[in-house]
Amino acid sequence: MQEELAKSYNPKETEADIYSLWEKSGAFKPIASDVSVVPFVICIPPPNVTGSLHMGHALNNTIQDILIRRARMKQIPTLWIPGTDHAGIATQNVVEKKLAKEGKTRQELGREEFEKEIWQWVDEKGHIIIDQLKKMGCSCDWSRQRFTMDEGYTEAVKTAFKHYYDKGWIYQGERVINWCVRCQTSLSDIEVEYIEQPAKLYYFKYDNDFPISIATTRPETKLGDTGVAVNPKDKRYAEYIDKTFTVNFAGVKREIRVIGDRNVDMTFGTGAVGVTPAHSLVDYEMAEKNGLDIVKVINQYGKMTKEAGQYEGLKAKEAREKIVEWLKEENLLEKEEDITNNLSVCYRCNREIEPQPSKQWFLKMSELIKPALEAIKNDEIKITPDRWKKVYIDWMDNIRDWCISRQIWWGHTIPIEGETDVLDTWFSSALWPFATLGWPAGQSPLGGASKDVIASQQAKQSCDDKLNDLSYFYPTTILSTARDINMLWVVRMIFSGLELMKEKPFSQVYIHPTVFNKEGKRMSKSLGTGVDPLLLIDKYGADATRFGLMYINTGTQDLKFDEAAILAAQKFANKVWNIARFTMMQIDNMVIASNSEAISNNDWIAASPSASRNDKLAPKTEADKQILSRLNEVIKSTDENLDNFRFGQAAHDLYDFVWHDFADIYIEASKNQVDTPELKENTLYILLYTLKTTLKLLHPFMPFVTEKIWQNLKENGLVNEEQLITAHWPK
RNA sequence: GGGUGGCUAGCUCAAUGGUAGAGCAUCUCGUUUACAUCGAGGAGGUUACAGGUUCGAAUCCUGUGCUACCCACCA
Repeated sequence: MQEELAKSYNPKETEADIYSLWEKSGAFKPIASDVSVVPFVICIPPPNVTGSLHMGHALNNTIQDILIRRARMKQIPTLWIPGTDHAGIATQNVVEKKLAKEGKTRQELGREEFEKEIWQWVDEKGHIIIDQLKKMGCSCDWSRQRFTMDEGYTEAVKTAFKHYYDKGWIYQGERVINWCVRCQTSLSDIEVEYIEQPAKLYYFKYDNDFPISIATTRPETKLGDTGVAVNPKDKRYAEYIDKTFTVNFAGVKREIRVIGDRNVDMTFGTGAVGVTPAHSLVDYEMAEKNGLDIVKVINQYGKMTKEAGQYEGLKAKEAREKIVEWLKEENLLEKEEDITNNLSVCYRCNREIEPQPSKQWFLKMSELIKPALEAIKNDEIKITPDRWKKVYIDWMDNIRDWCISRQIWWGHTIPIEGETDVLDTWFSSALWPFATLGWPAGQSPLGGASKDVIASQQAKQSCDDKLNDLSYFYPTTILSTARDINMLWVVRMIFSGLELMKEKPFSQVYIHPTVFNKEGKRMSKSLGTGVDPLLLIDKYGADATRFGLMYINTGTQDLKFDEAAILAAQKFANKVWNIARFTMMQIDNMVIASNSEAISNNDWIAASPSASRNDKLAPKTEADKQILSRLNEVIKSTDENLDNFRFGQAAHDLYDFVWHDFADIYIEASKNQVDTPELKENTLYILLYTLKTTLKLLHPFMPFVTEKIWQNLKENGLVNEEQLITAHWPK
């Protein structure tokens, strides 16, 4: 006798139970029944350990879970490796904020205590994001979960560093770098962001005897000028090039040489640039070329140095005001102009960057980037959508050496004697696709043996100890990521993999759309423009959240998030539920009505459609023919769409098929057919077959409701396969 | 300054050079026991603009406008 299905689908009563059913059954672990089969592998982009789930995560992890679940149902050995990133500056900032609330600073605690404090924080809060991924339904192999600062990973980082060092690609140098005054650390070029904002452009001369006027938004830095650059073609200034003047600017005496530089824009300002080698990356390069002195007038705390004379000790902005006052008093200020300026800020704390000369570690890029560039150019690593290929190539063509040292306390300490600096977080993230699989230990045939790959007896005999994660699962299959970390992360994984593994880390990069809010603005917690996916899951269910996101994910265009899509998906989940309910009620009626032993056993109906059962699938009416033909079409289109990352199209096709072809047309027709004795059995069979196939196709998108229905079918003897998550994908 | 997208129904978005569609919203009708989280039907469009190619253009080409983002950082 059948258990009655509730009238509508209730996600809250379902999701946790279904998830633990999967976990307990070991369904998330790869099954390598035949190790000659190429596995399907995705490394999760590791969320920051401090993180909590946002819409970008929700979108990207739904995408990955769909690909993973489909591959698993195709019976391919499938692995999704999860983990978190220690996220150097971000995590340090979070814990510092927490300390600040307690009235403490990290300096008071000291480095060792502070690190302990962070580890404690990671232990307490690090699982939050992982739990949230589970709520989404992500079918990661949690037994392989990694952290970019766990023991093995630290080994990987050291090995990589040593490798580069031995190659002579790591060097230390005094350079002008991007310095965050708040975080008290250097940043790489791509960790600097720019904010457009109104600024004042001041036109003035250093003193009355200097022949050229300059223009600047930062008069306080002009205390450190040692040159003035003009365009060599500029007739106004040609006569001064290579001449040196002694100026007395706001009480500070300097030698200023006029230099010619083609990059100077003759139309901007006065066409002459005061060169401040110590506090501008561009000026530093000009100074190096021309042998100008480097004078540091602002220190690492953003305050004026002794070199700033009477302004010593003032904050840069205070000094700016005083200098403008002085210029006015001396009648040197010619003009103030309102302009829009790009202010450079730290990507972690949004505070103004203060370029500084500083001793840092760099990784030489010229050799490393070559094979990576080749791999992108010849499509060995394919990028989808392909318009990003050009962006990658342009960036790689113009790459600069990577500043890999950071002056923070949370991270991998640079392995060299006496070093207190740590490595850029992205140095360790760059190793993710192979470090997670056991590198460097996995390089030895016996090391890192993968104990929990569920291997068949036969496979065990044939490959035995040689089976290890690194050799079997590397290279991975697809990397799915947001576009804002293309350069920070993806390119660096590519050159790291090609150098250290001698093989690309993945064959496909899928760059998913960015989720904006309905106004087209970036979703941001601090701006209050975000939508919390956990609230959506709470309100509509995980399946609805997933399906709704995919329904509006056209694959190429950024999407403006509309909650209506999630609502529609919730109704859709309920529709699927009720299709199942209808089908089961019909079968139940038949069983009750029938005396046939075969039918009451349900044997005939439980079997998977196979050659021997094809007679049951013989379409007898126009409606029968139509639904089976449409079903075959949607099987085909779902596969094609997913092969090409067309998640939105796949969702639309499934939605239309289920709602209109299956429910509106076939189920309505079936109501008459089951009342016709000679059609009854056949109709029920087609109903059940269509339902089972539909559940399989929908499972990657809506894993919970489909599995729940499957379990109900199983209890009633209507399916053979234990779990939908591992059932055979339809062909 | 260089680059990449986008502009289609009230809103969010689809559409392989061949009758412009969906969801939500709206209107009419329906107490059909799978689902009212439903069903049947309607209305809603000079596809940003201007040219061009074509038998035929939302789609291809040229240009313009608006908009978003990326790279460079301009002092």
